[in-house]
Amino acid sequence: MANIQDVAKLAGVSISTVSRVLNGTARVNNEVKKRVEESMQTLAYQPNPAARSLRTNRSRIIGLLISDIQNPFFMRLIQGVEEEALRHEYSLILCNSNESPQREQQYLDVLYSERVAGAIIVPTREYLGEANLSKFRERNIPIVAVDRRVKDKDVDAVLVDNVRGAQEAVTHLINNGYRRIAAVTGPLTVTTGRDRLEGYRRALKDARIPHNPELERSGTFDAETGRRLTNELLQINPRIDALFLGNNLLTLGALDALHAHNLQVPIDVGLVGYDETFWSALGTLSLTTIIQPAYELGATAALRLFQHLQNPAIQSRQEVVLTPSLIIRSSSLAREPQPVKV
Amino acid sequence: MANIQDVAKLAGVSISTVSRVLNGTARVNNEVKKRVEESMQTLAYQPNPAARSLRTNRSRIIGLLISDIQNPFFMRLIQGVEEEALRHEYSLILCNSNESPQREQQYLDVLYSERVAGAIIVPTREYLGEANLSKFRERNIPIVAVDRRVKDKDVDAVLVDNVRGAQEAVTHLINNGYRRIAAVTGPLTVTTGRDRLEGYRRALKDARIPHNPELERSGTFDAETGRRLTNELLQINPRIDALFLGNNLLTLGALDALHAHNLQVPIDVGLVGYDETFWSALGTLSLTTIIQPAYELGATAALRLFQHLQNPAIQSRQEVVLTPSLIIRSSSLAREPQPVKV
DNA sequence: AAGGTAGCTGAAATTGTTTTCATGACAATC
DNA sequence: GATTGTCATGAAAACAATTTCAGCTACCTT
Repeated sequence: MANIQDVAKLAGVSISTVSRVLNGTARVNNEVKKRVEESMQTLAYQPNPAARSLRTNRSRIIGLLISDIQNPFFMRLIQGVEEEALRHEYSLILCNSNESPQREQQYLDVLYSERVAGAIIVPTREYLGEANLSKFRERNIPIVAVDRRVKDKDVDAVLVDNVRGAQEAVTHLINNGYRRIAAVTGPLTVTTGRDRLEGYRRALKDARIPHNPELERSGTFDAETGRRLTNELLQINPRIDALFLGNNLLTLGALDALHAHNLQVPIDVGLVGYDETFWSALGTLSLTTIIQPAYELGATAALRLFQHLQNPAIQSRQEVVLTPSLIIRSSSLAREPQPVKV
Repeated sequence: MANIQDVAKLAGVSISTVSRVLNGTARVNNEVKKRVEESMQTLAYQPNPAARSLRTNRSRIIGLLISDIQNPFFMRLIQGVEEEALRHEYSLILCNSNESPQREQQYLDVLYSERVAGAIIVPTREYLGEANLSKFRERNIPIVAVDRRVKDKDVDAVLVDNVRGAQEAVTHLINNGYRRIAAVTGPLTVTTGRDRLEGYRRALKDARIPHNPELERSGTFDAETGRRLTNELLQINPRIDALFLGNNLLTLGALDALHAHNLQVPIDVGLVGYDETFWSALGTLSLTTIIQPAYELGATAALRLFQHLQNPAIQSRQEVVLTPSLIIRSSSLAREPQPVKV
C-alpha cells in the first residue's frame, strides 16, 4: 500500500507538498500539483485515515446512536443520515441503544474514544448529562439530538412537531364524530411520548371534551405494550369509540388487540396511528396516520452536523422542527362528520 | 485527555510497560501491573484508537455492507451483527448499497481505505471480483458474505437454505390442495432470488405438476415489483389458485394487487410468503410464511469474522447454512388437504 | 544596488501507540 | 567461579500523516 512518501518520491517532491496538494491547505505550483496528482493516481494512493486522525485528532467517521433498530421509522432516519454522510464522504458508525440508558452510555463512551468527528443521537433519556457533554465539547465533537429533545443546554436538535401531529390526529377523530377517544402513547420520559400525549389533550380541550385520565395509557414503544394497553382500554365501560396510537409498533399491537376482541375498525372503534409504515394500507387495512418525515429528519440532522464540522466556530444552539402531516384513510371514517368549532 | 505517557509517568514506569499491561503481550510484575492499572484508572485513560491502528494497521471497526436498509429483514440481521460486535468490543460501520453494484463498489473502497478489521457483506452481484478480494486479502482483512452466496473462491458465507425453504413452502401449498401455483421471486442474479425459484420448481417436480414458465416471474425485491408481477399473473387464464412470494416486500405488493382485484386470501388465492415480519399476522391477515433466522444470520457471520480476526491463520473457506422454517397460518388453508406422495 | 516581499518548497517536529532490541538482575548449571 | 538462561524493564524505532518554521527564488521598490 502506497503511502505519502512513495507519492512524494515518485513526484520528486517532499511529503509536505503532497500533503498540501491533498488538503489544499496552501498554494502549490500548478505543474507540481499536476505531477503529484498523477503520482497519486498511478500508485492508487489513499491517505491512511489512522495517521490522519492521529495527527488531527479527528476522524472521517460520524456516530449515529439510535434507540431501536427494529423500528422501520428509524430505518428511514438511518438512511437519511447515511446518504448525507456518503455525500460528504464520511462513514457512519451505527449504534443501537435499544432504549436502554446503560447501553446508550456505553455507546457514548465508544463514540468518544473512537474520536468520531460528530454524533447524531436519538436519546433514551431527558438528559445526556453534563459529564458526557463537556467531554465531547472539550474535544470539539458536535452532537445533534434527533427525533427527541434533550434538556441539556447547547445541544442541537432536529425534531418533528409531535404536539401538532397528535393534536391534528385527534382533532381529525373528533371532527369525524368520535367522542370517547383513548390514547396509547410512548414513555413519558421522552418527548415523543410526552408531546404526543400533550397533543391529544389539547385536541380534546379545544373541542371541550372533558379530560378523562382513565383513557390515557402510556408505555414503551413496542407492539406488546400496544396490545396490552389497548386490552386494558377495551375493558372500560362505556366502551371507547376511538383510539389514538403513539407510534407504529403501538398501532400494530392495538390492531391485534382489537382483532382479538372482534372489534371492527373503523365501525366499532375508529383509529389514527402515528408513523406511516409498510402495513398502513395493506389489504383491507387502511389506516389514517400521521406521517413523519423520517428520512428528512436524518438528513437534516446530518446536515446540521456537517455545518458544525465545516465551521467549528458555530456556537449557537439550533432547534429545527419539521412538520408532520395527516394522511386520511378509512380507519377514522365511520361516524357522521361533526366538525367542532374551535 | 491522558495518553500513555501520562500513565507511565504517574506509575513511574516506561511506556512500554504500560503498553504491555494494556495488551497483556508480556509478563509484568504484579505490583507494577497494579500501579499501572491504578494510574490508568485515576487518569481515566483510554488508548487512542488512531495511534493503535496506525501502528498495527488494523482498527477495532468492522464494516457491514447490506443491500437494502429499508427491509426489516436486514434490520434483524444488522442487529445480530451489532450485538456480536458489541460483545467483542468492536464498532460497526454501516453501509447500504441499495442493491446498486456501483454503490457497493464505492463502499468496498471506503471500507478498504478505512482499514476496517473485517467486512460482512450482503452482495448485490455474483462476484465481488478478484480485484477487490486480493486487495482485502493482501491486507489480511477477512470478508464474510451473508444471506447471499458469491462465486468468488475463498469467501466465507453464512446463508439460509433457500432452496429448501421455497420447496417447503410450495410443497405445503400442494399438500393443501393448490395446483396452479405461481411464483414471484427476486432477481435471478442473486442466490436468494435464484434458489427460491429453484425450490419452487423442485416442489412442483416432486409432485409431478407440469412446469409452466408462464407462472414464474422475477424482479427486484420491492413491493412495487410484487404488485406489478402479481397483476401480470392474475391476467392469466385459467386463473392461478396460489401464489408463492420470494420475500417480504414482494408479498406486500402481492397482497395489494390481490386486494385490488377483490380476491380473497386464501379462498380465491392461497398464499405463502417468505420472511416473517411485522404484518404477517395482523388483524384479519394471517400469512403462512417461511421464517428466516435473520438475527442468527448476522450473529453467525459476525462470529465467523471474529474467528478470522482472532486467528488470522485460518485459511479454509467455510459455508454455514442455516435452516428456515415454515409457519403455517390461514393464508394457505382453504382447499381440501391433498397430500402428494413424494 | 540594496532591501523587502510574495510564492513555493522542504526539513523536521509532532501525534500516541506497538514492537524490537538491548540491558541488567538474578538464579541455575557446569 | 564462570557461563548460560530467564525475567522484567526501558530506550528507541516505526507507523503515516499534518503542520510549523525556515529557506530559497524571483520580482518589485526605492
